[in-house]
Amino acid sequence: MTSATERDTQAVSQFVERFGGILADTGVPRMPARILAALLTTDSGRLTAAEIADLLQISPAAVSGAVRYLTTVQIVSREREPGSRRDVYRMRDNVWFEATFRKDQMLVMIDEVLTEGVEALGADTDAGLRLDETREFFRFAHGELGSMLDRWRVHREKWMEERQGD
Amino acid sequence: MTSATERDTQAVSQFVERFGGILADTGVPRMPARILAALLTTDSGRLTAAEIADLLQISPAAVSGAVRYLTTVQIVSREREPGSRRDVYRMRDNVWFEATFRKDQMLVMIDEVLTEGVEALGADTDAGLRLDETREFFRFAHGELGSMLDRWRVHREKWMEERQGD
DNA sequence: CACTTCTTTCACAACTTCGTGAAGCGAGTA
DNA sequence: TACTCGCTTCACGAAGTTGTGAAAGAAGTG
Repeated sequence: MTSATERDTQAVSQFVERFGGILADTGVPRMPARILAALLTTDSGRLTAAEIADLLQISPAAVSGAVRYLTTVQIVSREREPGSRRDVYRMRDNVWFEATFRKDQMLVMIDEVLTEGVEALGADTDAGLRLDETREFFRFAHGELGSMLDRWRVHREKWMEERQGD
Repeated sequence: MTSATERDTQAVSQFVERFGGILADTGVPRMPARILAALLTTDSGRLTAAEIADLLQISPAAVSGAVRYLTTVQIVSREREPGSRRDVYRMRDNVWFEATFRKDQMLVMIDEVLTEGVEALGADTDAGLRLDETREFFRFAHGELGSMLDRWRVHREKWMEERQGD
């Protein structure tokens, strides 16, 4: 029997796999994607390594590798209760913004290589112009993404208030 | 000897490989990425299949597969001169915007699966709230990207005028 | 200083992805 | 209808990923 407050484990697991799968399609490695989806479904936003291994039916080694990925890209942070040997992983705030839009390093590289390209082709050629325009687009996008984070914060605030009101 | 107007083939090729490599790192399959980079360096924005094969040193089969990818994601269009048997591929306008930000279909799927998740967890739980907020973020992002295209068009116009002025 | 508990590292196997060569196919000529 | 030219399809081999089990490592505890 499942009480009213008890979670429908079946349905939650299905959500984890589906959403993890979509994330994987967008380029996130499989295991990190599944772990992220699993963290999303917790009330606390935290899971121990053992819980992750159990939920997703994967080996401790797989957990280890996947959380290393997630921590290096700063999507989850590792914590440990004093006096415990268990690692606890927590979703950081703004994960979605970070994960979907923080491509800073990539944009720098794109800018550099396009600059080389403009020089190689000559700024006065049609091809050179196209590259220059491409570079300008990425610079524009870079700026837009920066201001978008602020707009999201405002939007989120309003949304939370309205949701409260319901 | 290379005349002033002749292209530095070496440098252009290096650019193609570097930029193609960066694109590949962002998730675009290798061959399509290289072809895209090669098209960028042409004055006309057009290349025949044979030219692509020659420039990139790949087999006709590889060209075939890669351009199929590029046409299905609508980044290049295929054309054919009347009375010729050669296919010509042309970069479509706004490729960068399309390629980097048009994730419409993906956003629809994310919205759907997150809606399922909210139901599975219960909108009144902490986890349900997190999923709801996540869904709201993607909806917000979707709207932002739509208006961003307009802003880019305006920005591009201004930029072109200034560039002219130099 | 052993013992327990949990995490990480490592070599390997399974699975995918990707580009090639060869053959096939379609469309325009003679 | 036979010929040619160019694109596409297909099976295969090479290369790269990814998750596993086993063993080592690290950090509390008695």
